[in-house]
Amino acid sequence: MENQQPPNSANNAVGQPPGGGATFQPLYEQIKALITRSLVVGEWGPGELIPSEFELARRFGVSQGTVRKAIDALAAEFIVVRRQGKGTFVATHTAPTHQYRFLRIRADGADLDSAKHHPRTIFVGLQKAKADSSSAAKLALRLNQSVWVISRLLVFDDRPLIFDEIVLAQSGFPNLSMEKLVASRGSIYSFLETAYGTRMVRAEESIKAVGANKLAAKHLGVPVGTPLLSVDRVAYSYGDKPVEWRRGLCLTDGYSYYNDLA
Amino acid sequence: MENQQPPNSANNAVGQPPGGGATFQPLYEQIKALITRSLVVGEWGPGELIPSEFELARRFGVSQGTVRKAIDALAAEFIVVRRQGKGTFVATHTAPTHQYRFLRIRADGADLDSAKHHPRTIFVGLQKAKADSSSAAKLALRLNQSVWVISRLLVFDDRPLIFDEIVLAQSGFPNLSMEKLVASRGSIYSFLETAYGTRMVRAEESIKAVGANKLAAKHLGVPVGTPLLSVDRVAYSYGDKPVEWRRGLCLTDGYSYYNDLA
DNA sequence: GAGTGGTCTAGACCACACC
DNA sequence: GTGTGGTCTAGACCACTCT
Repeated sequence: MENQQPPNSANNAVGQPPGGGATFQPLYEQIKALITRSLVVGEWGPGELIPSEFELARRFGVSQGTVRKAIDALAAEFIVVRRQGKGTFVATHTAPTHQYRFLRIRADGADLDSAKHHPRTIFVGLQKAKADSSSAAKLALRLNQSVWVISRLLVFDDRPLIFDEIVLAQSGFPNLSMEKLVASRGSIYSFLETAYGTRMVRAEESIKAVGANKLAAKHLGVPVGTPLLSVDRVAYSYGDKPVEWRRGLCLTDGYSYYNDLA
Repeated sequence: MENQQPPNSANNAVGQPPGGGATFQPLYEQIKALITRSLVVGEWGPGELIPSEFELARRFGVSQGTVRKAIDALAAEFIVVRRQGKGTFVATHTAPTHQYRFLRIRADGADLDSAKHHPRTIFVGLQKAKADSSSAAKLALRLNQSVWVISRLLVFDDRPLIFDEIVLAQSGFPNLSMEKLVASRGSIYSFLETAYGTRMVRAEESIKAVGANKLAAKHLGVPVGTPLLSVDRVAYSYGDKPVEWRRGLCLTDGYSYYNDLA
């Protein structure tokens, strides 16, 4: 073979080889960052096929094994999905199995894998509002910046169980309307992905037990003061950018919030 | 080098090389199972150093890279912990940072990493009981099998926040006593590890919002009916063996249950 | 310096999907 | 068959820890 390059040779598309810099960062981390960057700028959209490992290896001037490690890391975070024999795809919320990936509420008897009949969504309202200190902090916005507030009800087996209020910056999601939401017929995240190209990659939740307020009591059909789960969520897109803040009030009668601790 | 072996040669301590069997299982999965087996039988106890990657590779007749992949998987499940330059250790709950690894309750303002001041434990009671249908199902016991029921209070910043009732099979944990529990001065899991060699590797929780019953109200110092988190947990040891079932009733006033969704 | 985990490469072959 | 991801090996060198 001609033009054989020694390992870690200088014709490297990425930064310092290991040991070369003051702050050591493995090559595969750099490759991962480069691939993430391509995802951020939209070189490959949700659901699309990304180049093969060998092709990326050629592009970045590293070995296939190194690209592999980078993609392994991305796959572990569900940012991409590998499919043997087919290729590696940008992950998406539109697939039925992943539409409610972040939803941890299940019927008590239900097997965690099968029988997860998805909820039905009823949109209650869409309002323009100004970010208060709380939502500004959680979404990294300026105070009084324009936001959308979406109210909706999640109905499981014909029982309204969750009343959600969802906050999004208007700047990131222009021309939102009740019609579009209703027409989307699926999860919010699936809609944001197809309509705006924004994909949520992870979320943080913090949960409290509260008594139902008047609004929630009305929507959920229970007396004021009924114990509910209050689930606060901040959802992040690529690069840990906070995009959505929501608070769900959830009736846990016959249903529970499931969590795996590892 | 003499005695060089071709790749995938027959002198293989483990089963079929890839492609050899009807149901394909990667070599590193088999190695992982072998290492897990050694953990189950106690060849290396919690906190102990396991043999180096090269040594295990020699023992199992595979390459170091394959052992590495097996250990990677175990490390991802926090079953072992790698420490560069030192070796790989069996994970433990005794280290201060890991003592309350499964505890997801944090003060509201608290940084998730720092400032996680640990709770103080007050043991309330230890009773002998018979497994009812619920605990028998969750712990894979026979009905009426003898169990321990431990009651305790977790105190955060001088405020009692969690009232736990913990169920363990007596067969697995003989000669338990209030004195030993009180003397252990730490988390239950840390105690079970040092006293019985049983290590919890993962847990499943299911959470509801409930009103405080009389017992919980008394211990937590709140009115009956106060909204509380009811956190059910089944904890598993090596090989997905269910070992502990508990129900915690938790006051979420200034504190929340945190969860990362990925 | 010796030993351990961590990274990177190169090449072989297997499993799977699509043509 | 061709191309993709998946597994396995072998060897080199780096980073870290302890002696």
